[in-house]
Amino acid sequence: MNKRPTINDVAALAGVSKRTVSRVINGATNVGKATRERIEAVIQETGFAPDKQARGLSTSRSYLIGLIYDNPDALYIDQVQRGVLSICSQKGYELVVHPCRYQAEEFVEDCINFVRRSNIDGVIILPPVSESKHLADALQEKEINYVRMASLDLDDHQNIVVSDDRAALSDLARYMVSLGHKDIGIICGPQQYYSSQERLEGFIETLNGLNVDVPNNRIIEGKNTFESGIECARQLLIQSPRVRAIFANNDEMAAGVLKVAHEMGITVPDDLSVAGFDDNLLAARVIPALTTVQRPVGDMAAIAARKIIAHIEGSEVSETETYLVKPHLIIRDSIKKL
Amino acid sequence: MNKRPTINDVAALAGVSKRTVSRVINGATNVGKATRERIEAVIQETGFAPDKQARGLSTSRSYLIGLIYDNPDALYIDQVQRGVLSICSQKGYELVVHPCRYQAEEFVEDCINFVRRSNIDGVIILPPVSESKHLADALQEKEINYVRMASLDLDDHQNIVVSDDRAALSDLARYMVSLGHKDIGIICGPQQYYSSQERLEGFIETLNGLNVDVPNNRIIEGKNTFESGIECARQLLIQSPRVRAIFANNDEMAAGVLKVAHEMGITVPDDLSVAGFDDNLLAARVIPALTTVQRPVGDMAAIAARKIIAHIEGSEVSETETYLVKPHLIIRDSIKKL
DNA sequence: TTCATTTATGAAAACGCTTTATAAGAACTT
DNA sequence: AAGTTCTTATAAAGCGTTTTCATAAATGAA
Repeated sequence: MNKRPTINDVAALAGVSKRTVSRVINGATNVGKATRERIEAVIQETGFAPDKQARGLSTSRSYLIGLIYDNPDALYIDQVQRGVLSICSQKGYELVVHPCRYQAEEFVEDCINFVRRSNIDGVIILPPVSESKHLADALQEKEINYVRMASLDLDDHQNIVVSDDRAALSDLARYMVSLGHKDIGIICGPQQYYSSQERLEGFIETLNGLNVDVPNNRIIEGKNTFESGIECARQLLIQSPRVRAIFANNDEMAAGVLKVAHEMGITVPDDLSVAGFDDNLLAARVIPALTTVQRPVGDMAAIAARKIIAHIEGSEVSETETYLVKPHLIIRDSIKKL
Repeated sequence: MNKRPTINDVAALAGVSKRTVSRVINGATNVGKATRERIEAVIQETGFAPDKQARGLSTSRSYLIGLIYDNPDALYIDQVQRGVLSICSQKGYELVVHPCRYQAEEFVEDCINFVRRSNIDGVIILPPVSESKHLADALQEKEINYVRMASLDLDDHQNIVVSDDRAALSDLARYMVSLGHKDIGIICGPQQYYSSQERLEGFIETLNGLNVDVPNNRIIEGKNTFESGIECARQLLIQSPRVRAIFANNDEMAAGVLKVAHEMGITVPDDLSVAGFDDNLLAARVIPALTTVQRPVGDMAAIAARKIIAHIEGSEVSETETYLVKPHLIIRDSIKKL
C-alpha cells in the first residue's frame, strides 16, 4: 500500500458510501454510532487524511494563509512567522510567505495575484505594508480576508491588531524624565509612516506634559538603518552638544548612536543616555545593553492568526479577543540617572 | 465579472474546446497559429490564470515548496527565504515555511505529515535539521523530493548544496597567523553537529600546518548562543590569560567574548583579537566591528531552489549548477596585527 | 487519384473531495 | 392503519484542471 488512501478506499473498507465518510471527517452529527466507529477505525488503520487540494477544489478553500510584508527586520519577521504558525498548525493551516516591494508600481496587483493564484484563504499584512489603504481597499473589493498588524487603529477592529506604541513611548518619556533628563534629542523614523509619527508624538507630548521641551533642531529624521543612525547621531551631537539623552526610533539607529559616541569619545551612559525601540537582537548584545521597548510581536501575530482563521471559517472572533496590545519598557544599561 | 475566469470561460470566448486552451497554457506545440493567437488574446483580456488546486488535483502537484528548519538564527532564515523565493516566484511556486523541533520524538513524522497534508512538491532542509539521516531516509523512502543545505558533503550532489566552511576557516587561520598570532583560543560549536566539527577541524588543521599549536584546554565547546559565549569566554580567559586571539564558532558567541573582555578590562583588539562566523547583523554593529566569515546564504538558497524545482519537474539539473560554494572572510576591526 | 502520415482539434474520463438532492427505515402522530 | 416526521444512508453532480483516446483535416507519397 504505497499509494495514499482516498476517501473511496475508506468507504469501501468500511462498507459505506463516501458521503458518509465525508460526514465523519467533517464532524457531522447525523451518523449512526456503529457506522461512525467503524469508519473511524478504518481511518485510523489506513492513516487516511483528506487531500487538501481536492477538498479545496470543492470548497474553494486552500487551507493556506498568506503573510505579506516588506520589512527588512528579519527578527521581526521571524517572530511573526512563529507566532502565526503556532496557531495555524493547531487549526490545520499552512503559512505561505510573500515578501514584496511596497514601493513598486504593481505592488497591489502582485499581492492580489499571489492570493488568487494559490487560492490563499486569507492574508496577514505587516507594517509598513499594512498602512497601505490602497491594498486594503483592493482586498476588500475582491472579498479577500485580511488582518493587518499596525501601530495605529486604522481599520475595523475585526481586521486589525495594533500595538500601542504611543503609550509605550509615553512610558519611556516618563522614565527618562524621572531620571532627571531634560536635554533630550530624538532620531525619529520616516515621517511618511504613521507608525513613526505615532512614536514621535507619543514621546514628545508626554515630555511636553512634564515641562520638558524638545527644540526642533534636536529632532532629526532617520531612515531606520544603522548607517542612517550614524549620520543622524553625528549631526545631532555636533549641532547640539548639550544633549544628554537620545531616543532613536529603533535599535538599529540606537546602535548607530553608540558607534558615534564611541568615535567622539563620549561615554554611554555616563555622558549620554540612549534608548531604542524593538528589543532587537542587538539590544542586549551591544555595550552598554540598550534600554528599549519590546512589542509582544509573537502574541500579536498569534492574535492576527486567530482573527484571520475566524474570518475564513465564518465563526465569530471571540469578543474577548483583544485587538490592542501594549508594548513594554525593557530597562537595561544605556540610560543613566543624572 | 467578479468571478475569476475558468478555462471553460476562455474556451467559450475563443470558440474552442478546453483541451485546446489547456494546450496553449501548457505550451504544447501542436496548436494552429491562428487558434493560439486567438486564445492568447482571450487569456490576456480576461486575466485568466489556471487554478493551482484544480491543476494540482489533476497532476498531483501543488506548486508549493516547503522549507524545513530548526534554527534560531532569524537572519539566516530570512536570507534563505528570500533566496528561495527569488527563484520560486519566477517559476510559479510558492514557499511554505515549517519550523520544527529537531529534537522532538515525532519530528520525522511531523515533517512527513507536513508534506503529505498539503501535497508539498518538494522540501528544502536547512542545517542542523539537514544533518538528520533519519529524515533524509524517510523522505527518500516516501519518494518526496528534497534538497539539503549543509556544511558537509553528505548526500548525492543532486540533493545538496554545501558551503565549504572548512576552507573558509582555513583562510581565517592563515590570516590570523599572518598577523603574528600564536596564542589562540577557540570557542567551538556543539560537536554533535557535523558543521561545528568541520569548522573546528578546518581551523585547527591549518594552524597546525603553520606550526601553531592549540592546546586542548584552550578549546571550549559552546552552545552557539550569546549567553554561552559569555560563559565560555570567561572560562577561557581566566584559565588561559595568555590567549591573544579567540575564534568563536558564530558571531553571537563572539559578541559574548566582547562583552566579557569589556567586563574584564581587556581591550579588543589591542589586547585580544576576536573572530566570529556568519556575518550576522551584529557583526558590523558591535564595537569593534567583527572580523568574520560570510556565507553566501541567499545564493545557496537560490541554488537549492533551482535544484528542487528541477527534481519536481523531472528536468535535469544543469550540469553547470554547482553544489559547493565557498564562504569568504570579512575583515573588519576585531583582529589586530601583533 | 488514393492511401498513409502528420497536424490540429474535441469529447469525455479522471483527480479526491463536498454537497445537493433523494430515498429507505424507524419512530412518532393521529 | 395511514400519514408525518426524524434519522441515517446513498447516488450523482460539481469544483477546474489535465490527459487518454478519437477523429477530422491537411499534407505528402505513390
